[in-house]
Amino acid sequence: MSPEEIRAGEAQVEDGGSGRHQNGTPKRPRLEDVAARVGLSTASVSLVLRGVPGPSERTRQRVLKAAADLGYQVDRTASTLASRRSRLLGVMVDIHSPFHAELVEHLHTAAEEVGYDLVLSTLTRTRDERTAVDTLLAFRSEALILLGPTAPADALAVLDNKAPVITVGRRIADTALDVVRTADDDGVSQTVDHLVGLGHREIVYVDGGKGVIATDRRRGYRTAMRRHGLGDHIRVLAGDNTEAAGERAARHLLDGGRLPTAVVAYNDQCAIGVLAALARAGVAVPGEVSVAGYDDDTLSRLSCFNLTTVSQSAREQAQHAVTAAVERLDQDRTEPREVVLTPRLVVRGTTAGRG
Amino acid sequence: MSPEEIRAGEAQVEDGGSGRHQNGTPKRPRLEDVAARVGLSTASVSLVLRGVPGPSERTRQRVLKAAADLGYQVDRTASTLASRRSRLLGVMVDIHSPFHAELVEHLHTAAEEVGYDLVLSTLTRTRDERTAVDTLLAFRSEALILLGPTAPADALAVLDNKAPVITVGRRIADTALDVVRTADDDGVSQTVDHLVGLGHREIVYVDGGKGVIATDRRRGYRTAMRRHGLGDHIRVLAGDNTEAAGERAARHLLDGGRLPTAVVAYNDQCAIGVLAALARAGVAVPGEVSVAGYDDDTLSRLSCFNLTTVSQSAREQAQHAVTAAVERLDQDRTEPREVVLTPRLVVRGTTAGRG
DNA sequence: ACCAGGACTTAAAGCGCTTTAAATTGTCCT
DNA sequence: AGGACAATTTAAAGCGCTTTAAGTCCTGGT
Repeated sequence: MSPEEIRAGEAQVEDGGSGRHQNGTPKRPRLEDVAARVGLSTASVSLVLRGVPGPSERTRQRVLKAAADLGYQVDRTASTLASRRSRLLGVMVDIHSPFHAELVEHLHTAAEEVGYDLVLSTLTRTRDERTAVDTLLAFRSEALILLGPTAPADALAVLDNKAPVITVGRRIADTALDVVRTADDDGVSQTVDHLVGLGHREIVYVDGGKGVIATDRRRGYRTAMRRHGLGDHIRVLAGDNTEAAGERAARHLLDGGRLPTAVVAYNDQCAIGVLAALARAGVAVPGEVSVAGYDDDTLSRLSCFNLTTVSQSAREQAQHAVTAAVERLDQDRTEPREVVLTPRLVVRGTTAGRG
Repeated sequence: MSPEEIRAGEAQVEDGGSGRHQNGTPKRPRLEDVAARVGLSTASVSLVLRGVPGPSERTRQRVLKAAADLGYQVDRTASTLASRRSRLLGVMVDIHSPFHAELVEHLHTAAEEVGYDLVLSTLTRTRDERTAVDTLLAFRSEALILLGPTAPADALAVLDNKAPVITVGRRIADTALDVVRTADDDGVSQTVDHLVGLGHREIVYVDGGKGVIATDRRRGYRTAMRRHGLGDHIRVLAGDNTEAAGERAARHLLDGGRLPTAVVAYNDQCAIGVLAALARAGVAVPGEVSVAGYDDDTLSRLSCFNLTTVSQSAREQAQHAVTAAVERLDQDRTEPREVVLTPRLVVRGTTAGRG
């Protein structure tokens, strides 16, 4: 490929010098360069480029043309500084979570609709919540949308002092923060209802550990069982959010001799562990045992699992989170708000009636 | 929780007014506030906070203390503008890809080591590469690290004119760009070698479509088969990067009557589709048929799949990408560089000898 | 005493943009 | 022709920081 081809679509830069930095990267055009090109002030150019009414149609056209010719692109850092607004929502995500991925996707579209941009900061093994949030703040995020934060409530409250915090997917008791989440207990309840409706009575629950979410889901199981008069059948096996935990729990059941007719797991990963262990033991699902998970992970949808699970409606949660942020920022709401969405049971192939 | 508790650890702001914006968020302290508190100039404070040698030990301590008391945090946006350096590497990722997630994780640590920060911009269904890259540029990223970009080579070349572009995971012929990738053909070759070593001869390949990567992997299969004198057994089934494609391919084989003894799939997802279809048909893996994938996805590691696959060494790729960027930015390298890493076969439970 | 030189510190000039108040131009009446 | 008023355009003052040149203050040497 010739140099000419590489430059295709590129505009020539018109300045005295080479227009390049030492490292060979061309100096990016500034508002001033565009202004000079059309013989106007930077103020006018700024107005046109931001779509502010005022400039005449003729000016508008000329500026737009010049900007395009020069390949001008606004410098966010400068405009943030000047306007005292970044119009940026900081989002903390766990980049390994498929559910967060979905949330981010919807956050993007929701934010765009209200004229905000997103800046992402991710958690990794070596990057804790503190670091992630600091980065967000360093970029001058106007609000912080935290996906499933594990920080204690008071730490989040302190943070809220720097910028409105919107917590997504986790319950926080007695807080002044905005919270968007689904009713985890309700989700598990729905699952139990579904199973009972299919004729199941011996329904075991594989627990998710000691987090807030795990507590809620466990409660949902207990409550639903009692409601159906199955209090005596309540049985909670220790577990956590991993596939390994599911396997362990299932093996425990298998070793115990008599299998329940249904297993409800804390989340999809855990449920998949259960599934794997049962499969290895030659137990038919859902023929002999029904299995259900929680989260509607990408995993659960794979046709090879086809897991009955509970969907957390990422789209709505994202939308509510952005709305909450905007209300805080542009409509000076100061009262905290908690949005609790109803999760939706997704019945797939791992649950069936007692034939 | 009382208001006092919420404020725990928070410093009182000392300015004339309320120190709060209309929306109730406190005004963030500036360098000037810190300076005023210790009776120094902003210049000195700036020096201390950046760890530049010069200020006396006593000054250093006092500034640090004051900054901590005030909860001062540097405003990136302002320092970028002032220093004309953002020390930011822009990274374009597909947030749904587990492999990208891993790359990002390692990019973070690699960047941190050389004093750079990352800004992520993600691809979604409604957010194309162009948009993602523009965002990166708007933040003034000094270099662009693009993970598996699909844009044509010339578009990337144009982009390289604005900031050094480092492409990760994809081959680009005859380019002036930096490229970091693994030898995809080699990876598949290794898989074939492994299978042949186990005694397999009828090895089918499920294709990945028409991308550059797919082409390379397919070639790897063909080459390896010929090398082993198995040219007559070469058989490529249409497919793509989805589980569904794997299932289709497997069903095709099942319908065809005679099964091969091994199936190599374009990637892990596709391989899992194959696995699922075989399982449903009651074909034992690896007893009757061996299956291998590519990518060493999180999926493939799940013990319920335990898939033999090829690892792309995310860590090294990330490290090389950052190094390439830094060389361009700080050591004015101008010659393009291509780093081709050797992928590593990860033998798990889905491949076995012909018993 | 006096000054060179080192150790600190700081004034001031931006960075690239937004924004406000003021200036300029054009239009339409009387 | 003169002026009022609306439509455009722009000068200039920052935003919060970095950076460079220029101080200021001590030392110690002579």
